[in-house]
Order: sequence, then C-alpha cells, then structure tokens
Amino acid sequence: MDLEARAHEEHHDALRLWLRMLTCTQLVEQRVRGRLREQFETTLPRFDLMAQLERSPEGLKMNELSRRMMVTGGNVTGITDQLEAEGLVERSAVANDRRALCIRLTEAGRKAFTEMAHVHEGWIVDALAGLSEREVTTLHKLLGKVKQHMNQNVKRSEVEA
Amino acid sequence: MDLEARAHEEHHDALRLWLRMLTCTQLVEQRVRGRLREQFETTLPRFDLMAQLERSPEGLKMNELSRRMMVTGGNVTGITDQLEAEGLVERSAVANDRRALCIRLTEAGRKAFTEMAHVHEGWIVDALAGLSEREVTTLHKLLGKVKQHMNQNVKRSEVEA
DNA sequence: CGCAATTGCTTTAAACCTAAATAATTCGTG
DNA sequence: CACGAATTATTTAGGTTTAAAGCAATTGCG
Repeated sequence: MDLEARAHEEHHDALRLWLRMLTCTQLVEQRVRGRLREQFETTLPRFDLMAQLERSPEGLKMNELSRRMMVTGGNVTGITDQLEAEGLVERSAVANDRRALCIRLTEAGRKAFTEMAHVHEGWIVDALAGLSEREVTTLHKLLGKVKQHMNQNVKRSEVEA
Repeated sequence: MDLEARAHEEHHDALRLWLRMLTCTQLVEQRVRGRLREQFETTLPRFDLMAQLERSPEGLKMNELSRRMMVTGGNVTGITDQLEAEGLVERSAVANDRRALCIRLTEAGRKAFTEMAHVHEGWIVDALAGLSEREVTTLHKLLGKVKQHMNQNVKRSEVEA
C-alpha cells in the first residue's frame, strides 16, 4: 500500500473513532438525563454543578465552576440561579474582590446531592458493565492521551493567536 | 482487600472513566463547533444532518434521520427547515406512504458538504493525533463494547417496560 | 495618581432541544 | 369493510446553551 492510501485509511479510522466516541457518550448521557429527570426531577447540568461543588467543600468561584463544567459563564449563572432559589447552593462574597462570588452547597444541597450521587454511580457502573476491569483501565489511559493532546493543542493555538 | 472495598474501587473507576469520556468528547466537540461557525458559518447539528444524508444518497425519512442523529423528531424538522430554505436539502414524497417524507441533499448541498467534510476530517485527525494507529484501533474496539452493551440494555429495558 | 486594560459575573438574542399535543395516514383484526 | 391502534411528521410551549455585549470592580503602568 502506498503512503497516500495509508494516510487515507488512517484518516478514515480517526473519523470512525470520533463518531463512535460521540455515539457512546450520547447513549450514556441520554440515559442519565432521562433518569435524573424521572427519579430526581433534576437535570444533568444541575447535577454536574452540584457535583463540582461537592468536590470542593470550600466553594468555587463562578469563574472556576464555568471552567470545570466546560460551559459558558452565562450558563452557570442561570443554573446557579435555579439552585439558589431552591436553597441547594448559596452565593457568598469573596474577600478582597467584590466582583467575585463564591458558590457553595448548602446543607440541604449536600444532602440532596449525596442521595443522587449514590444512585447515579450505579447507573454509570451499569452502563460500563460491558467492560472488564482491565479494559476500563485501558480506556481511561487512552482517553487520557486524547485529553492531554487536546489541552496541549489548545495552549499552542492560544499562543499562536 | 475485601470484596466490598474492591467493588467500591471498581465503581470509582467506572465513574472516573465516564467523566473522562465526557471531557474528551466535549473538548473535541467544542473545538469543532467553533471552527464550523468561524470557517463555514454553520453549526454541528446542521453539519451532522448533512453528513447523514451524504452517506445515504437515496435519501432518508425524517424518522430515520432522527434515529441516526439521536435527537427528537421535532428537532430534525427545524434543522431541515433551515437547510431546505437555503437550498441545501430537499423534501420529497415517498411512494405508498403519504405520511412520510424523504430528505435528500441537493446538488448544492452535496457540494457544500464535501468541501466542509474534507476540512472537518482534518480537525478530527488532529484532535486524535496523540494516539498511535494501534491505539486508535483499540479505543474503537473498546468503545464498540460499550455501545453494544448499552444497546442490549436498552432493548432489555424496553421489553421489561 | 489617573486611566486603560483586564477580570468576574450577568444579561440578551438567537439557535437548539425536548416532551407533549396535533393531524394525517396506514395497519391490523374482527 | 370498519374502526381502534400505531406510525409519520409537524407544531407548540418551555427550557437550555452559546456567543457577544454590558456592567462593575480590580489591576497595572506611565
């Protein structure tokens, strides 16, 4: 096989892999969305925001929340508004910077999240039950490479721009 | 390590893998969305719809399009409306079933898509360039297992329901 | 200091997406 | 054949998400 044909095939493989990544993610995501709605009357973004806060009991700035959730700031504002209205999170001022806000789970929020998180973990375990323990590790490692490469690329693009 | 502790660890691994899958998908997806907008003034759903049609030159029913894109029918109606208004796709009747419509790329649509698809493929190849050819294959195979397991689960749930 | 650039959050407008309701058609079964 | 059930596409109403603009506070630099 000549080099050009080989390159073509590899390109095709990359595309096929990407489509499969998308498919898998959407399959799991849609199932999780549906169950969050049915069983807890909440949404994935709301769950995700609370999950981020649960991992940082000291609280996070909107800024940081937006970065970690990989969504725009306006989006975080909206979701936080909802959760705050329901008493699940609270905004509080940050010392020495009156622009910034620190978002924290309330006690009620932490309680509600803990309950959901336990069930949620079961869904994920089920979704990935087709893989052996070893395969889970391999997948995690390979996706780690993808992630690392993407982050390097982002930095380079920013520098070039 | 006792069984319970091991189960806990495996659960944690599944969750970590899921979060990484989400991260990787979003990293690539957001980059693609941005470039589609900047370079072609279009969106991912529009691109995706055209991609499905390109793979089926004989056309697809709304029905089938919706299933393949993994979005609701109403959504497909809206995106099709846009693309039809721009002369990139066309709706035509289906023989023997006056409920159904067949959606096809127009000549202009095929031309526009081919141009975009070529560039798009390059983005994906770049995004996955951190992986060796062998790793791409492994990843594809492992995700295939996830997909298969999810689809089996879906069927079982439907039967039970 | 003075003031331009930056940072942090919110608001806005437009596109996207969903679930549910609607309308038209086809299918299945007595 | 008749008629209820299922299928196909669209419409509608309600959220979600994004990019971009806007506002307020802070930082940095001459």
